[in-house]
Amino acid sequence: MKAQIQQLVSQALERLAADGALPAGRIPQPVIERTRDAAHGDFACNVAMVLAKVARCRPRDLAEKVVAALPDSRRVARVEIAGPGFINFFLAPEAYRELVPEILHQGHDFGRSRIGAGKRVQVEFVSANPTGPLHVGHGRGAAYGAAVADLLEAVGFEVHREYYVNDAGRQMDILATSVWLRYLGLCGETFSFPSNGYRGDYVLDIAATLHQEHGDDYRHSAAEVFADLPPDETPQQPDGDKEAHIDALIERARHLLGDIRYRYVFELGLNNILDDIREDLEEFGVCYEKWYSERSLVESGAVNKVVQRLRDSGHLYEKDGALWFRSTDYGDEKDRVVERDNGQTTYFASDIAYHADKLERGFERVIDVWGADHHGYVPRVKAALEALGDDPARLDVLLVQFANLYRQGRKVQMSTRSGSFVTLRELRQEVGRDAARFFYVMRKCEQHLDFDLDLAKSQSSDNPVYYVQYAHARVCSVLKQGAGKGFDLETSAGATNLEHLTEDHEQALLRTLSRYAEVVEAAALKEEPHQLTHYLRELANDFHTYYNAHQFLVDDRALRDARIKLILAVRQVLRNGLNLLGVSAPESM
RNA sequence: GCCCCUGUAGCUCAGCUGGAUAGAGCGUCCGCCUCCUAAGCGGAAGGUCACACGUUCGAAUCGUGUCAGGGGCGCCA
Repeated sequence: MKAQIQQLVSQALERLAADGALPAGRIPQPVIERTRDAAHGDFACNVAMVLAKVARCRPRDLAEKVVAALPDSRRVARVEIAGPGFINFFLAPEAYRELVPEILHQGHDFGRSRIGAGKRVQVEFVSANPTGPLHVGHGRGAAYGAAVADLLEAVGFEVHREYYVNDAGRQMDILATSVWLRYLGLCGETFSFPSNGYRGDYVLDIAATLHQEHGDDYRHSAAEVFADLPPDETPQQPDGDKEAHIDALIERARHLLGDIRYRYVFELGLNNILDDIREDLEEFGVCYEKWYSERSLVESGAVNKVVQRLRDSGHLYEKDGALWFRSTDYGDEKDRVVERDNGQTTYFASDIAYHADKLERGFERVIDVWGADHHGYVPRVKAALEALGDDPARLDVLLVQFANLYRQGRKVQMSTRSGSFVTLRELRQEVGRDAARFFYVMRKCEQHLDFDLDLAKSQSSDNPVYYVQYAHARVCSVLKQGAGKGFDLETSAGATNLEHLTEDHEQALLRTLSRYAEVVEAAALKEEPHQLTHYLRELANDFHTYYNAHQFLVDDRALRDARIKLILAVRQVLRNGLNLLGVSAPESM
């Protein structure tokens, strides 16, 4: 509808240009916006003020000319000039009414568009290290990334969702070693667990599986395992080096177990945790087209190849036995290591290879959803892409701020160290999937999120999720009631009877419904799902107000038909919107 | 020290590529079920848009600076 107004104004401007009232040449695309105040009509255009200068004409005078040049449209009831030179459009009631059959006809597809048609975009999100279960911080990235992906898909992009699995590298070795040590504990060995090891219960569970299935097969004596190791760093031994200690333990594990057995423990840990993450996300309604393994990148030689490319193009140099990438050439604040002095490529090297691969796969746009703590990482990845001759502008990194949980007005303390962190699974169990998905995307991603657990659980209008879902359930309930009363609820086809929708509440509802497609488009293109949550609340509010003010199941058949069609349209839009956010639309509550 | 984010009603936040009188929810106060779910609705009070300059027809929005809060800065991932 907005686009139609825009076209009318464009035509008027062309006419004026042809008549010489406007300088020929570049005529800007006029900006049409929704009015804030109904007294200003439905849409407003500020083009007269914008062009007043080049037209050498006062804004209001120019507005007169534009209005005079506007082609007729049956959708526009009247046009007014107001304020400093706004051109206000008042739509004909029928322009809104036509929306109802359109919504009912298009159903699930209503609000979708083809703006992104033909463009492929990749969205990588969550990508948490498989060294433990997802926590509430990952949850926000999951809900946000999934919503952005679904929104982009809704406006026509071909979306590819991906989870990058950091299954190579030192952290995974630490996990494997932690599992093995816990296993030794279960075998009856006694020793002090390394301070840098993973001490979560899930490690113990995996160790128990190993013990159950293989008994003492993987057992070595603690004395043998800990012989001649550099001392750990503990409160009792502040002089120790926890990094050196754990690295030595990893080496010892490899040595004592041998490649095959070590690999077995490693895989057991990885697979257990990855399966858990997959299941967790699936239950959260988050699915991927691909789980991309870092190890596959290392093993296929892609990492070495990309390092070689950088070396050949003169972007690398050696210092202190390590290989450095001169990222400062591209605006990074310092150079970065791609290969450590022990010959191992760094996580960063894998990441370069991964991002180069993304661009090679031909995505027009590549979106990374990262935790805000990674923001320092952005310049170096972009630098690497530029050094490789790719266009870094194709990569868009969206940084998601952390989420803080609140219970009874108090911040819930979370820390990995104390082991008291809240997992995503625990959160879902406490507040439910719908509330979690909705709450996570209520704020824009760069905003710190205060997640009120009590509110998310409350079954009242204070809780925006229940409020919106309740509107949906209420429509369903009305229909059930109608059937119970023996009303004929088969609605008429097309725009029949819709002229009976004359109440202010009905007009307001139609107006809100007409905004839906615009909201979806804006939320998608700006990567701001929170716009949709706000919209859904407004729509639900309009509906609840209408519900309280008017009876739908009236005796007048034509009026009843019109009202039922309207609330069916409301239900459809609520459903479509909730669906894009991964929130269910219950039939009853 | 450097970098990123944020400062709008008592609280939590919207405010679209600058636009008309600054918006919601919660909380507070006052009302509304003989009626399709009161898990709902209506009304009232509540603001120096952190502060100062600048850009222009016009600034909460853009620019610069100041102040305040949060986060990040490793041959870790």
